Amino acid sequence: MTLERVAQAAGVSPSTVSRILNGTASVSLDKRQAVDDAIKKLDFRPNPVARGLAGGRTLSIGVLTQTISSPFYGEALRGIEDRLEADGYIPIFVSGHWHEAGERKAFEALLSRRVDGVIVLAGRLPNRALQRYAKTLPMVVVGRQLQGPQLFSLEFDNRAGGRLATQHLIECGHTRIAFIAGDPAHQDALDRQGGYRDALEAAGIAFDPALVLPGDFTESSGLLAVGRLLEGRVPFTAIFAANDQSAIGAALGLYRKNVRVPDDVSLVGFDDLAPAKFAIPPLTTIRQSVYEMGSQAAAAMLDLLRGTVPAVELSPPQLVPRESTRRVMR
Amino acid sequence: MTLERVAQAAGVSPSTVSRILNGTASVSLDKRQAVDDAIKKLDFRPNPVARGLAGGRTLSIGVLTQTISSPFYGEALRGIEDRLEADGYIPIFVSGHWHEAGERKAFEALLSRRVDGVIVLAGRLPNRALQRYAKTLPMVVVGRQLQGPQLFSLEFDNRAGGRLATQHLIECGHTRIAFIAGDPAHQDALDRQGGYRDALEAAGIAFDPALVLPGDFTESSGLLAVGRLLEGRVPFTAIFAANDQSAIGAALGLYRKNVRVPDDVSLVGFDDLAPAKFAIPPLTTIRQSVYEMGSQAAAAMLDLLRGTVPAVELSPPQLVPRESTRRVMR
DNA sequence: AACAATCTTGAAAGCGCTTTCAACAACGCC
DNA sequence: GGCGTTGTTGAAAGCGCTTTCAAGATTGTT
Repeated sequence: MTLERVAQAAGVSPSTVSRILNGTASVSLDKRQAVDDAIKKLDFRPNPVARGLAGGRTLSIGVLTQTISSPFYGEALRGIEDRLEADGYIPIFVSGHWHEAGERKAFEALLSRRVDGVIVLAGRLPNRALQRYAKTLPMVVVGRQLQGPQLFSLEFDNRAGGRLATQHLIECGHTRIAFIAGDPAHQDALDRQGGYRDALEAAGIAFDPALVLPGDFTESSGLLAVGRLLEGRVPFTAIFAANDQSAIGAALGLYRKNVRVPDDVSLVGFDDLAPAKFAIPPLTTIRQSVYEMGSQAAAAMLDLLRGTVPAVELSPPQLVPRESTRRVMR
Repeated sequence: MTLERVAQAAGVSPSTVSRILNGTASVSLDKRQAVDDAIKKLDFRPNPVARGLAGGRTLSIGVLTQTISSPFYGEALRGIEDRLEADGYIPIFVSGHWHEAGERKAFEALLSRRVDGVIVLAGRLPNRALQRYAKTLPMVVVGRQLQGPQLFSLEFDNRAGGRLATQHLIECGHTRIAFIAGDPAHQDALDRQGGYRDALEAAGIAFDPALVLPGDFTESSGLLAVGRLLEGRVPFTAIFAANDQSAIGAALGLYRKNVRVPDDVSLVGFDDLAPAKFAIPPLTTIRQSVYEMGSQAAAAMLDLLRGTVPAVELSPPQLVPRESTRRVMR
């Protein structure tokens, strides 16, 4: 079924059909009617490949992620998919596998597929490179501060989130609060740590570098961090982990050493991904709707494509109190 | 950069360049050399969109999943992506959102994108529909028993897996073993349950219907099932859950009622997804490499595309003993 | 040495759509 | 009524590639 056949059936020229399909020009009512009928009768759907070749638009948006299988990214991808689908676009997901070369390659693959735009989820690509790419096609990047004409960046207030988590612990009476850091290559990680320090300072609690442990957002790193913490002689009664995954690793580390959560140590995560809810005990965490992040990023892309300035914003971080934190008893 | 420019630069006709690119015909060594040089110098990469229009192939494979964000599917998608990438294909993921209409729509979207083939991960689409689609383009479906010329189905021995899990519990001395079922719409779920009954029977343990609880593969359903189990008066010392997610929900249910795992009750899951390793306690489970499942499905698709009969197979299920099961003490 | 069979190559015709370009019609104005 | 506008339409030229088709060039055969 081709556009030409539809044109024949409706007794008009192919150009007219195309115009109706795209709303590119005004068409008289009777022809429009005839064409609409023909389309319906013949069950015609335009071939996106041909459209892509002729019009230069493919109705597809590239999405650059790190690992498709991570719970964090999965949730974001779902948000993107849902929002894009509503406008007839389709996302094409590619993974950068956590290193620059992989990302660059993935990006090139998207480019060669002639996607209409790219959504970048964090990643290791230098800002410079992103800005260069943005000259070629519209781009929205989440989790970075970037400026540009065809470039929109979507940010979540990680710092406020970090503050929130730490404050909660402080309000529970904790003063010796450890922090398990995230991957330092991610601005998110740095911001969350910044929030941690903000809250400490605001409460007049001296910052103790011995209480911050390196990590990389994985469960293993949380496990490791707790091991190190327990071995060291620094006392602590609470842990704030830079994300849920490392918090869950930390929980396992505590369990292994018979340290009870929350009786002996309180634990707070970050992200509020699905597993947090079913952790043992259910994890107190900072909610950032990753799904929303995805759908907003998609919305911004759609705006960019339309030529309007995106006006989307993320909802602020929120504390989700569950059972891994408790007031200290003395 | 177009093929034509390359042809000019190399002093040959576009046809020749195309032939070299596709290996469609033999070309003399000197021209091949000249073209290769020109390609390198001009950094030419063929436009897949144009290729798709002209040749009818898009070098893209549709992947129909249920939820992109589920840990189970995420892992499989990664396997698919990795394998496909090696051959220059790109996967296009679409979600069916767990209902037939959604799947059908998603499938249509893939078709209209002119993908070269489709990989179907489980789903609710009736076999009949899948077989019809398979007449149009090559298809591999995982988790179903289907026959056809352009159709390949990849199966994992879920029944053996169920047997393995149950046997392990029996060897630990358990005789009152509850089963938390999976979504009955999935053959996987049924097979796992079949394995459970096989093992019971082989050990001469009477099957007690009161010990099997409905479930749907989610954490919540595991939680619910345990609640019901504990409320009922049927005694039990072990639980086999149809997948890790429901096992993790079950663990939370037990924790809430102060039933200790594995001291009071042993617990076994199925899948061995990442979270199982970091559950509290780490979950004994049946390993089925979902990643491998994805990559094998992709390999099968590549075979189909090549016109050869796929000869891929999945490795057998394996027990991964961790800390959620223990020998009963009497 | 003559002829058939096989290779290598380029010209040209699409693939299904979008988009100028120009023609023509209908409209409003002085 | 003549003229400039605006609106509606179709013809035709691509978009960048693949793929016949047929012509030469080369090889092998007897």
